[in-house]
Amino acid sequence: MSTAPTKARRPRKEDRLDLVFTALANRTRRALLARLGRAPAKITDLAAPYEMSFPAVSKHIRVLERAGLVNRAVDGRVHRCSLDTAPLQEAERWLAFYRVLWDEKLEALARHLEDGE
Amino acid sequence: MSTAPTKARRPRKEDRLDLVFTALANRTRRALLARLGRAPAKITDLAAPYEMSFPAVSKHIRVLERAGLVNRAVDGRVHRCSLDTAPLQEAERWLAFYRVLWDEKLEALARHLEDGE
DNA sequence: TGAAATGTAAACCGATTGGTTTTATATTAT
DNA sequence: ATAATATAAAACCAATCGGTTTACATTTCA
Repeated sequence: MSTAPTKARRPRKEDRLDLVFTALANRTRRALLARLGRAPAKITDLAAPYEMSFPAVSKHIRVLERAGLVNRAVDGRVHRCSLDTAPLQEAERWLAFYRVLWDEKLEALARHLEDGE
Repeated sequence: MSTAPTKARRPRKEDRLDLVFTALANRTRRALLARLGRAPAKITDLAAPYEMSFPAVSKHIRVLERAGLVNRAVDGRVHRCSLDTAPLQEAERWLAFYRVLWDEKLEALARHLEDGE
């Protein structure tokens, strides 16, 4: 064998959560998702409403792509982006699972405090 | 009037979402939340399981605090941290709202494509 | 009166983020 | 062939992140 294998590793669930929450942690990117929720769009159109430079928006889209939230279909010179909600579901499940769990804990605690002690 | 008023501005909803998603975008911080979900804890105990330095964990907790996810009660020299799930609900609502909306859109699109055209 | 415990603050570091401008590269239209 | 279009890539920048170490301030305990 020659040099380093550079195994194309699929990120673990934890890492994907990092990527998804990171992607969501920016207002511009959330707005891009909202825009893509209405319909797929090419990058020029996505960038048009913003005051920031085109490359800036292009980079935001790459962040969304890395998180698996956006797919890109290249057709000639135009790149058409579309939304993928699957990673959102994953994040949503994480949030819902823990939030509910914790809320139950907190309610139990509150009840316990009410009951005399 | 004297100098700059330094209005103590409550962050807009959008900004708070930034803070919450940013706070969630790190595995250590998610683990800290999980730990606090079991019971409130002082910072020493929170930091104990980690290999990283104490100040590092202390900083993570500050990030959680800034996002409103953790409250701190100082009693003498010990700082007792507890979980606040309210900002999580906000993030969860954001996710659920858009994800459902988008999924409906995508389903409608799929149906449309199936119907002949 | 110390010394130990519990934390923050500050200074530093390399990597990443979010932006810029400039340059390069295909692809399409004239 | 040339020009316009759609995009990436690269080089740069200041700010933030995630971590370190060292130093400091308080509070408790012996």
